[in-house]
Amino acid sequence: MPDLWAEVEKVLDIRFSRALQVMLFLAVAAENGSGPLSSADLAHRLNANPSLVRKLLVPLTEEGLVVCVKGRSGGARLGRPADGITLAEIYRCAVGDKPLFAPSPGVEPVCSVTAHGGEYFAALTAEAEEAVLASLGDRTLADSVGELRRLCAGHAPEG
Amino acid sequence: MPDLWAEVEKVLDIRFSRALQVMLFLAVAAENGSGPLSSADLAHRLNANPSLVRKLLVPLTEEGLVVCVKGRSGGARLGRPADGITLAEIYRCAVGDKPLFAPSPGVEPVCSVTAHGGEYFAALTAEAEEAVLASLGDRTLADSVGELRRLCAGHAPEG
DNA sequence: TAAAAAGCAATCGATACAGTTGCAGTTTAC
DNA sequence: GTAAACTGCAACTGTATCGATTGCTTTTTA
Repeated sequence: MPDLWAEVEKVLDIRFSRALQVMLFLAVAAENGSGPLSSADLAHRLNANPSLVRKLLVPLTEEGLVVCVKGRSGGARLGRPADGITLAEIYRCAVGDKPLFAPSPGVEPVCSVTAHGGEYFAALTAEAEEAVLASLGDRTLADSVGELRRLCAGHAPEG
Repeated sequence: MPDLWAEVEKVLDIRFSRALQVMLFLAVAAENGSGPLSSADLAHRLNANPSLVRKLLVPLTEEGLVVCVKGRSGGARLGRPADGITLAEIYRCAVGDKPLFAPSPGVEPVCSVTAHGGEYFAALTAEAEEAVLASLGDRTLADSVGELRRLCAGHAPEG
């Protein structure tokens, strides 16, 4: 048990964060023209287990965002150029069908207000989710790599 | 144990949904000019436990969205007119400081891309969250009550 | 003064997610 | 042809968080 991260964040849903990290690593690998990254490679970079990484990769592969090649010297690479992949797509893969807001169990319609509460809440959720996807859709994976490089340069201590 | 909701939803975070329902009940109560609703009243409408409702009410009270009066014939009422309360405020109360996306535990900065990953992800999260709040901020509680009434009328079977 | 309400702490239970292990299948390097 | 290195997958464990309940104290008013 590594206490590297003794102050580990609470266990919430970190799948999006992880998926994004994986995609960023694959993006820079694609830039560098290196071959596919094995799950062991990625796991090392993420400080995680290779099998866990492979599980993370499943939905991304299903959606065509990454391509996994089996066998010796296999691994994962981007399924498309990094400037054609938006963060919204990565988000969708990572969280699946899980809605942004969960509805409470249906109460019996006791009055005019509760009668269509579920319907209304679903519409509300859909709209908020669209707003999130629009926000994430503005950025491509290539944008993110560039942004991170700029952050790095900005904070570089040497003149 | 009521198996009314035998098909109970998975346990996700339904606090926003619950809080919104409570506020809707309080809004119609305010419209009707009736006195404060007791936690037992609300619990009955929500098919829940009075104590659970009181816990739900805590953050809403702290933020001034509802006012709770103690003692006999006490209860909860809106702290402000319904057209001055947005769904964004209710959301903030319900979920507290919990960020929309959770960051993964910090990995050591092994390359230029991971170095500021946490920073970048936090910015991403903040922007998405703002989008959600903007979406929810468009609607007031009064709007919601009106919308639900319209849904009801629209579905009315009689000509 | 007793009833009725909020407030609060402790606790139980369920679920979803994080992570691990182990092995079967596949492909390539040699 | 075979062994190494990889993915794919299933079963499993652990645990934090949230849903929900119980029981008590405090407050107010009828």
